[in-house]
Amino acid sequence: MNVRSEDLTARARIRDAAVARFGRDGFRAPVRAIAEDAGVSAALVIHHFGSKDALRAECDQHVLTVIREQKSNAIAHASPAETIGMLATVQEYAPLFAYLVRSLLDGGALAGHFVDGLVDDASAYLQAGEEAGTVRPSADPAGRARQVVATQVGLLVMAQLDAAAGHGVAPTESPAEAIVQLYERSMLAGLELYTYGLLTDSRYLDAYQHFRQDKEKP
Amino acid sequence: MNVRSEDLTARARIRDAAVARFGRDGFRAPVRAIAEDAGVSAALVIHHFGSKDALRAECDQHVLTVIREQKSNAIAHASPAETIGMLATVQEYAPLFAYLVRSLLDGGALAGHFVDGLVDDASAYLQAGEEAGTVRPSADPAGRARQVVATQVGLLVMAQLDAAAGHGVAPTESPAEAIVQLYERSMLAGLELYTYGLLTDSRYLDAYQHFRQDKEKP
DNA sequence: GCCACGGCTGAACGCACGTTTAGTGTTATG
DNA sequence: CATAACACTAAACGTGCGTTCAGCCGTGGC
Repeated sequence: MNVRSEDLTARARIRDAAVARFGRDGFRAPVRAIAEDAGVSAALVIHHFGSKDALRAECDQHVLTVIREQKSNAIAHASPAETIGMLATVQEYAPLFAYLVRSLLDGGALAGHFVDGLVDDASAYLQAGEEAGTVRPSADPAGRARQVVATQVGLLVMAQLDAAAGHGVAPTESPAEAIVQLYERSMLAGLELYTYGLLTDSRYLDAYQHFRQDKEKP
Repeated sequence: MNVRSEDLTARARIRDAAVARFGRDGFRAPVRAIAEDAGVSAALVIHHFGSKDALRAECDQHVLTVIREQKSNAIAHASPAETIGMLATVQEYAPLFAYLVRSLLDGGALAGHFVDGLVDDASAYLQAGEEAGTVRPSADPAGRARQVVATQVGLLVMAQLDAAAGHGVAPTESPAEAIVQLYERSMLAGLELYTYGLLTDSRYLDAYQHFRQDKEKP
């Protein structure tokens, strides 16, 4: 992504163009458009990858790999302040994220695995945090991990929505921008929520627990 | 939805079939399939609605209307226990939700408005809760509302994913079932999170607030 | 009885798009 | 120099699908 396009092989240029196009327009983007972006013919795309689906599979692989790398970088610096600081670098990888969101929305194979991976990671982090004393214990750790991941996923999707119909602050912002923006606009509230909670007492929680008990033994 | 299909006009039957199909297979579902579901010809679908897009617009309208009605029912009974109990009725409207999720995923016009509506509603509820003393005050009420809605959206999307690639508990569950299931599996953790928070202290929150300050005046 | 009309249909049209084909340089190999 | 191998292309093919066309019922009005 930080290499000039002329330096890349046609194959790589096509792959990058595909990631960008798919991320921006979704997977219905015509092969011909990707080809044009990469400065090649549509036939060459097929020649190199065999089919559009195969091209997409390779994009999946590529995106997953890069993001994994980036994530393992992130866990290296694990102090609160630095983890937060990492967000600034998100901007550079925004096209990858856009692609990822498309994949999520499309419900493709990548999406399922990726979300499962996120949930597993979240589980592990939360468990570690619990042991380190920074995270509260939970009656349902797996559910909590899903909950946390769901918020991430939801923010990504909402960012995509904002980008599609430009009813955000900036009219025709790029999907990439939208992701960064929405994160910035929700980060404070999110941390606040995770720090202090939302409710002042446990009435709702108690009510639900009673509801569950009644349901199991009526 | 609770009327037998023979009793409906062809127009309504087509609309219902379209909602169901679109919800299950996405908006790429062929008009011919919808027509077959409704027991009519493809040409009749166009005859009644003018185009596939117009049909979809009418589905949007229909779904939005029904869900709005249902939601205003829900706010009538506002005690914690009853609000929780309402969830049981979700099952009946699952096809509508499936359609809604598709719309979200597709990034259509409905999606944006719907999410905006959710955020507005959440804002209002949270504000009311705040005044009633059941909800904690926030430094960023709008951001918090988005955060809460993002979690809902994320859960819906994840449910859809689980339904698509049947790697859930039940192998080939319907999308509708998947939504209910995932909600059940995350409700306890969600309430716990909203009641007690996630973190044991405010280190992350403090770090972020410092980060923001540094960014504004470097 | 006849006519107009709206619900309804099967067949055909046309477009968008993935893929195939047949071929043209261009480069490495003997 | 001949030949094979490879990157690459323009044009054609085939298919899926939205939409249009031309016409068939069944019903209500005269």
